[in-house]
Amino acid sequence: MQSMATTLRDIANKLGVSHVTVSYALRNHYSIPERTRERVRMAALELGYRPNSSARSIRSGKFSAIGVLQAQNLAFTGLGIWTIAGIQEVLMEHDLRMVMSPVADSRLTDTSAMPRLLREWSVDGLLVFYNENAPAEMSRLIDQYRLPAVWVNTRASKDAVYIDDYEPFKEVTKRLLSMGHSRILYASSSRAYHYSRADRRAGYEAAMSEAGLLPWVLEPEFPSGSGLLLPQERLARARVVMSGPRRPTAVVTYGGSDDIEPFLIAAMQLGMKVPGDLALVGVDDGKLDAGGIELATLCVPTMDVGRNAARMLLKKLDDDGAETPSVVLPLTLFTGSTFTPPATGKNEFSDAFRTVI
Amino acid sequence: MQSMATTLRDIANKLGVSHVTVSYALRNHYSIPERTRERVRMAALELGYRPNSSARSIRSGKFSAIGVLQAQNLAFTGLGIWTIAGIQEVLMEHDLRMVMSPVADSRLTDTSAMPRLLREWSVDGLLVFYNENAPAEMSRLIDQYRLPAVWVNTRASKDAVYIDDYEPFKEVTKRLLSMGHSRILYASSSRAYHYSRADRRAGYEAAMSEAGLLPWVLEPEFPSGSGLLLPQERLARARVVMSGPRRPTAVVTYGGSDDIEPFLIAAMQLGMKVPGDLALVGVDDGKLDAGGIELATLCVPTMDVGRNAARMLLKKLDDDGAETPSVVLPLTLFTGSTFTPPATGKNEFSDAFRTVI
DNA sequence: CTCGATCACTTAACAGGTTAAGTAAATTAT
DNA sequence: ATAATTTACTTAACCTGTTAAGTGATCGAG
Repeated sequence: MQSMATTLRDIANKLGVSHVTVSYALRNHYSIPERTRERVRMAALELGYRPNSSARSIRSGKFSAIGVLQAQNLAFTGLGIWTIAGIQEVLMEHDLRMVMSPVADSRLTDTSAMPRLLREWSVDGLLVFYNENAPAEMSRLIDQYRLPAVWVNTRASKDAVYIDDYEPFKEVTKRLLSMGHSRILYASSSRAYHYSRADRRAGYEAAMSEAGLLPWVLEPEFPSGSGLLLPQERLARARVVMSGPRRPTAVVTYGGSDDIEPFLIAAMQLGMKVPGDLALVGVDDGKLDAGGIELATLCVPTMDVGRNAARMLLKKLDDDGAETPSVVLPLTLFTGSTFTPPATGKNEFSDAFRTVI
Repeated sequence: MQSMATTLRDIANKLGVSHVTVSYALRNHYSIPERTRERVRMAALELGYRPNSSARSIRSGKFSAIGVLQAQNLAFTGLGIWTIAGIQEVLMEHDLRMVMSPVADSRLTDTSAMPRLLREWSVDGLLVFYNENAPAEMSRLIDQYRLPAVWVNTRASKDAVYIDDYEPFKEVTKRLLSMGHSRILYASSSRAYHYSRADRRAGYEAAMSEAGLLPWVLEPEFPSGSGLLLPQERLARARVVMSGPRRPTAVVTYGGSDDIEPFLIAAMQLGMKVPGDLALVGVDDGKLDAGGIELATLCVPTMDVGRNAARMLLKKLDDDGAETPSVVLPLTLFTGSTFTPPATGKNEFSDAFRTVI
């Protein structure tokens, strides 16, 4: 198959010229007259010639490719396909290929498989998706092979692009407070192994504390349990909370539909109107909506993360791999229809309490 | 950067041997004694040597890479990231790299950009994600450059992996009918440019017709309008249907949450109980759930699509690009909690009608 | 009519690896 | 003790495309 691929020499033989002439002709070198160029082009087309980029790379010393290294399936990273799209957009502008790591379903905690990949990938630089806080070993490996790398969605003061979760969560909680809410619940049901889990909660808690309120947090226990609630468990949990005498007037969740919708459904099942009787805020890479009800959303600019990471890497490649200050992107609030004041105009004084299920 | 990359010669010079010795040593050739191998390995590690796969490719005539060509952003294909995961799984087993096309946000109807990609990519074969029915021009281009290719999610009798939508939709509708439903609504709100749009509806309609019932279809008009309903429009539409005197007892939708949840919300807002008063069936690559209510789902085996496509391509590469019969995968039904008989035990005779909003 | 320039090429060398063929020294067989 | 073999390498050639440095033929200028 590949052994019968057409080369410059094949075209040259067919036309009775040297392969160098063909090379120059295809690149419109001034020394080749238009007549010849045309003959060469025709022959190339006829023979289905594809230039061998390996041969090119070998001289230029560049691969014209960057690698995307996933530490786990992208569906679990909270960024995913739109980040890839952002990367692709930038790479397209610069005529670079994207090589993806062959990581499939499972979390690749086993860095022992990495060395081979890093060694044999033939890319000019790396974009590394890594969710944990301390990629020390990974970092060491990358350094060892002298590959310029940018961390995507990973906290680091240098060479990283990530999201600020703390401030937006603090801010949105403050805004709910200033609207008159006091019984604001923070809930999570996800297994996300990501620093955002701590930061989002901390942002919420800071706003509550500053307002003199006790935070009210619903979070599956980590890491003893599976860290993952089943759909029915999520709904049951929400129903318990929503049917109590002092139910929340607002719910802010760590995640998207999975986290926030149980509260919507529970509220409706209990005869509440949403929007109206309950404020809801979730997180997603787009505008959350539950069956047409547009939920207030802290939007993650996933595509921008990709774009920024790709641009940062290209800059590093130009600058011979010099360190770059990290880029931190904010979440932006889409108010939807569920960013509402508490139903009762009365702002009851803090009776929030803290629960962990 | 790249120009200072360590080569076999660098290692050879350092050790005072020829680069060939180093080459053999690193590949544990029998003629190199263990002592030397070890010295070479140490030096390689120390110098951060990475073998240049371009140089390898150039001799072997293989790139050890396959290309994934997206005609549009994967988020729009109805397959997406899990299909990629399936592909990665298989490629990892065979030690192949995956090169992705630099297609970002917009639909690439413009095939004029393709030739360059196809020519200069340096992959051994292609997996082509293409949603439309007639990839004639694309096909011609791929043929021209003699690249073995497998079509993903595209109908073709040869060299394709795709989903059978018609039969599962017919079957699920039949099952609803046999449970006593007669007012079964088929609804779509999506812009999906995909053959599945026609097939799913056709499967539904066939079952209805065979039962002597008029199909009842709610579908945004194509292609005159934007082909996309806003969230509020979806809910409003569902509310209109659900508040009519002869509301459906079951709703089957083309898509996932966006399509099906408006009916759940509308029903609840109108005081109906779900599950119980309304059967709901949607489509997704996993089990649909709306806030903890597990919706009946026709599950798309997206990861299997990826796995099958990758395996098919590998087989083609082995067989010198010979044609392979297509693989058709079925949707499987997860009944969840909304695959229920009509609330009234009474099976009213067909009064279904047909509407297009 | 000759000299220099221009044209349209060709030859040579190179990049980093793989593979085949060759070689000197050490070891074993007879 | 000498021939045959094994060991541990080296040299040469090759893969495909790029680039620099020729080269012979044609052309225009003086």
